Amino acid sequence: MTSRTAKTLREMYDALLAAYGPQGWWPAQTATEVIIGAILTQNTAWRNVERAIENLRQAGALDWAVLRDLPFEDLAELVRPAGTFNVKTRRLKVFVNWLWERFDGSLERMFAMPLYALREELLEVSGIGRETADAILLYAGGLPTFVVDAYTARILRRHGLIDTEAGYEDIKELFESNLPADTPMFNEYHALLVHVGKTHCRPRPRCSACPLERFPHDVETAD
DNA sequence: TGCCAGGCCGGGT
DNA sequence: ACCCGGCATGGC
Repeated sequence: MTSRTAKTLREMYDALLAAYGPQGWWPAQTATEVIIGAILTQNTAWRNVERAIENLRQAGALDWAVLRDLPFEDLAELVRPAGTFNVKTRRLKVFVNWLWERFDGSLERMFAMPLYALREELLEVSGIGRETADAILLYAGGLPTFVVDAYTARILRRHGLIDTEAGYEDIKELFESNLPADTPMFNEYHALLVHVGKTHCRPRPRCSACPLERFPHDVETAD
């Protein structure tokens, strides 16, 4: 029953892991930091997120109660280096208020929910889209959901595993229906895709020699 | 110097 | 159901 796609996805994972080794994601020390980083990194270079996280750390604001009580303008100043700081400050505020209303401020209670029920609820929170929700579930909650991002889509498209119309849920389904629901592997796979996406599979110039070179790839189509 | 970065929302068709 | 402008900093 192992389809060709399943075999390819597994082999791509093996190739990436062999080339780069474990990535040790998410680059954060606590679940709280993961969630904050997941919101701050939306359409933003991680380097800029690190500055904002460092600001928050210095201010003692990597803490939900502190974040909840911090005035909007003060929080926005700390978030500034991450870009779109008014938007992100609002999203952090919306999330923390929801966390209190829904789970009395407890991440432990939140993550005690069944995976897909929690995913649906997270998607109702303004500012939490699919990728952010999945990153929170996987990297902060340790729940086996696959995270898709722009790198993932581009890599799979170039290697002919999805077509240009494939949306987020299509791509997520491709992984989840062809691989075991294994949290450590989902964790590592996404991190490896981001790494190869940053270092080789660039928008332009076209991807250069990389660990996935032996897999059939399209070097002409846009993006 | 413009393009890009680990998206998402809201309004308009 | 799509499509698109807005959000904004910092690196290359």
